[in-house]
Amino acid sequence: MVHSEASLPRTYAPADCEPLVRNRWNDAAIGHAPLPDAGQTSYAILIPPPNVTSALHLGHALNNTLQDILIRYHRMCGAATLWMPGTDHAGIATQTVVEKRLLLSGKKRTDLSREEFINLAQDWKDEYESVILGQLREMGATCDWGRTRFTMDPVCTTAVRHAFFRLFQDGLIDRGKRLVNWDPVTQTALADDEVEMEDIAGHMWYLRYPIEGSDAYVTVATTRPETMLGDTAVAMNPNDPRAEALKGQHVILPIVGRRIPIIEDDYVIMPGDEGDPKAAFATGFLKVTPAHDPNDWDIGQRHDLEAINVMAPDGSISDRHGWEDVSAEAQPFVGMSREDARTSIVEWFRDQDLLENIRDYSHAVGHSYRSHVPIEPYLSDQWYVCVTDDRLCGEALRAMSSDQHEGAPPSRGGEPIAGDDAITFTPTRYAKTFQQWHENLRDWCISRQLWWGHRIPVWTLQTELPEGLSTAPLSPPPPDCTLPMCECHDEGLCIRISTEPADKTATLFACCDHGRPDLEQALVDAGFEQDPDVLDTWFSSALWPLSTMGWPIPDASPDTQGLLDAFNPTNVLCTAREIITLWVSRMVMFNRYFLDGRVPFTNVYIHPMVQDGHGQKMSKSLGNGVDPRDIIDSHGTDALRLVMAQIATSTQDVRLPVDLVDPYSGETFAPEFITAPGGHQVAAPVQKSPSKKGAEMVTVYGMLTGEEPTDERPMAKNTSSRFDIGRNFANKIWNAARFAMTRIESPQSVESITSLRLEDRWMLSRLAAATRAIDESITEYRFNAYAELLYDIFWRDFCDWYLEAIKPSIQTNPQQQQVLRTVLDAILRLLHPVCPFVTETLWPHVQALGPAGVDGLVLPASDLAATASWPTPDEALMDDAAESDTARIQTLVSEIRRARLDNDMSPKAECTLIVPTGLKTIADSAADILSAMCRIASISVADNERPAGAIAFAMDGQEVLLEPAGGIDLDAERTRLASRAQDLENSIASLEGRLSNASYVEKAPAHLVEETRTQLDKAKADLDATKTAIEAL
RNA sequence: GGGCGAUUAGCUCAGUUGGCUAGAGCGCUUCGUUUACACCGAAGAAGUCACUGGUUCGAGUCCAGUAUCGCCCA
Repeated sequence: MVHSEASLPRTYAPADCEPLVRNRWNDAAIGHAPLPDAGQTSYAILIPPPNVTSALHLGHALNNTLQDILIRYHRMCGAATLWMPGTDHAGIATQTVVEKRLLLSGKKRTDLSREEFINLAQDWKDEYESVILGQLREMGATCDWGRTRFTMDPVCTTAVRHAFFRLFQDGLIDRGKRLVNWDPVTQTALADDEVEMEDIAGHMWYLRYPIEGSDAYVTVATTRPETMLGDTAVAMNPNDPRAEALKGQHVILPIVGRRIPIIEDDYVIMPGDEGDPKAAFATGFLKVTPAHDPNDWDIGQRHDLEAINVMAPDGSISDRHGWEDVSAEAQPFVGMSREDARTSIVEWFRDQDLLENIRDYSHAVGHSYRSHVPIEPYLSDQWYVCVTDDRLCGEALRAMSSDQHEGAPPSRGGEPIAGDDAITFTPTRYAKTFQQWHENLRDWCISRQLWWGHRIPVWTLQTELPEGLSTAPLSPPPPDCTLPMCECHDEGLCIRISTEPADKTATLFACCDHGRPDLEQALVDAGFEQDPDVLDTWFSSALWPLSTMGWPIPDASPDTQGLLDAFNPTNVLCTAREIITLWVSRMVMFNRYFLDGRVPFTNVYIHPMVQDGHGQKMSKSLGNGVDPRDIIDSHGTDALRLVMAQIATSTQDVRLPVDLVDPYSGETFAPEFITAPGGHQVAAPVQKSPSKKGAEMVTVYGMLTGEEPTDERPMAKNTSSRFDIGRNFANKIWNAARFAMTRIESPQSVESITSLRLEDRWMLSRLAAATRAIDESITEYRFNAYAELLYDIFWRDFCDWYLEAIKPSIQTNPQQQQVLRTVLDAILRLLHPVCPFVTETLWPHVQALGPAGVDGLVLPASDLAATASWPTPDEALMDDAAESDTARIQTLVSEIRRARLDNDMSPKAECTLIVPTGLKTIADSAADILSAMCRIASISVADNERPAGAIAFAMDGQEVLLEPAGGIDLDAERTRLASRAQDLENSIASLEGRLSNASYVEKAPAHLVEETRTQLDKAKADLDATKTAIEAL
């Protein structure tokens, strides 16, 4: 496997090297986390489990690259590291994609049995789980693959069952009627993010409701007149001048004849209210229909109003789902579709002269993204977790670091417990998001009318109400209860009863703990039926820190044994903003609740979002997504990772302009953009080839809008030229190492650092400083700073300066070879977490050079870069004198180079450098560098005779001359010097201005004033020298 | 409606308790294939730090307001 340096190709070829490297990591099982030894620190990260709905995109690439950087860094630092991998079943999203696929064969979900459908979903999951895990491996993720979890696998299922059981038993699970987003066509509830808002050109209808006991009426404005059948109040703003007179009055609801109160609520917009566009359409009176509008529901809750549901699940008007006071007048409307009911009800109002007006009104209406019909806010029975309970919400607030919590969190009373004051957010501002979310928390609806997910472990039985039993909702059965199963006092069973005295019914709710099929069977035998709904996906995600580590029975499997104790709390959760409320919050609440206050992680790091070049979210429907695999193919994985680290800044979301790959030539080009109907900027469906005249191609957006790729018009992949930087970087590593290795022929151990040449001491000093800065940036999650530091230490310092500086001396200086050997080794280690593939590929070649290390920098040998120890250079390697001397030489070099270029001097022409006495020592010490870098053949000290045709520049306030073999271009030289003089004059003016300001001299710190004076003196001297040179021409 | 952020070179972005003659990469211009690398090297041009006020000896940085854009929550 290890071959000689000479055989390394000139260009780094990621596609050839990466699979080999992956195999080596795999064979060494570097991701596998053994339990930490005594005294060893542990470091753990839980992967935010990707949805199995689709392959990973660049957002995931960012998320996972950052995690892998942290994991690799801490592994190299010697911690026992665990990166727990896995995937999420993503209930509704997966069910939807599976249904879409099913529809291709002309079938609907309901044509299949529940079991058959779940099998199909399982197939989908298997397919995408393997794609996703494959992508993670391709990206170089060193997860603990042997412990890979899936949110619906048996281990996670056990946790879900037990958590639900505990919450149910502890009274933290509730059941009640609430509004859901209902799709009347597919007859399922939808999650909020599955409702698409569409602007509809509709109408505002103005309906008159007569006031009880008077001829007067109030006029309500509504966009949905058909819901008036379920009105239970009319609301007005308490600040409305008419409120006083109407307080306590009632109206008689037309058609129905229901007597409903006029209430006051400041939700109601007053007509003429400036700043709210709706005010222009408002009458000041709002019909309140709690069962059919979410805002009205809230008003209903505040005023204790009845919620009357007047619709069937298919959206038709119905008297069988909660509407009981159906009048004869109302009877004809029963059975109508909601659309017909709207027309008929408006007609009815017109006939009765109760229709005051109709105005055009466009507004946003939620539509089902599946059936595309307007969604219906629909009242139904749902399960809830009482997250507003202090045992959950309060604990989440108390978990926050006190530095980041504004004010004091709600008091628990008593002594603080483990996990209090434990969680820190980075960047800090997201602590506020977390706090505010919990301070305005609402109970969490966890039931979903789906087939794919964890089925709710509750079995119900409706029965006759026994004598004397009257209970609050979900009460425990009385001790002597004779209802079915109530006499069974098994600790794995928990029964709750709700009674409905009006109907003379009692409903039994029985919850079973995990691993009790016997009890489940007994319930079924007793006539109980399991709830058909499944749990919200986030319920299982919330348990991820617990379930992946085997809770509640960690000893059940060797994979999970000891994990909870060793790795929970984990160290950091890396995720995106919107996840704070959806996931972070719930993990904190559950982990604390089930583990005696312990938090699931002590740090939350929020990374930016990847957008396209127009600042739009990358999304499937815009065709602006980039597949990490495409970048890996075109640029290599290290390139992908470096750029991901670079863009992980703490302030901004990042724009990544999306380009196309020309299928004819493979070249990358910026596409033509058009504005899509939704107002988004998208790549035009068909693009012209930049390489082949007249040839065309289809974009991803084109495919979405019906353009079929053909042989004549192939498809163009998305890419981004942003990744070129990364590819170039990896190639530079490759070549620098290749070169360095040819120069390390017979390294000899270094006697003492002080005896080394300047460039060696300088390089070691830079390395020590860079390592320290890198440590700091990783600790602070400043990944972009880490990437920048790597760029500086490796490219600027090591390649541009050190490798060039040692070229003249390295072959005859065995100690310098050892320094090069050591520095190369250390830099590869620093690079490894970001660029693991190229560093691992080079590793065996570098290791073959013999042992690395100098005094103050120990680098033990290691088979793999991935398991090599992180460098810890001694502070003594920091050498200020070497740094400042080198800085002067660097200035000298660039002055000479500039002077040469400005004078059109031939690159090969040699010259003599004439320096003032004060610069002689340093110039001599750098003689071979000056010779190699800027063709200085000899160095002499200036005497009174100034050679004709010499080029001059100022340094340290003195004139330095460059005497070329041939003559110089006088005009060019004059221009150059004049421009330099101008710069200096500007600088002098600015510095003098500062010093002439009395308050500056008085109030600014003395060292700053002193520095300004020094700068001024230097600038003046430089100006004099420059002027002398101009005169000498 | 509430909250959070952004606005710095043609583009993408840094700029850590105020001390800056404002930086990097890409792109652009000029020069260069002296055996590590053209996926390279050298040099250069390029910015009213969104706007208006304020605090300060000093503001890209702090404060207030305005404009535009984005995200989250309702």
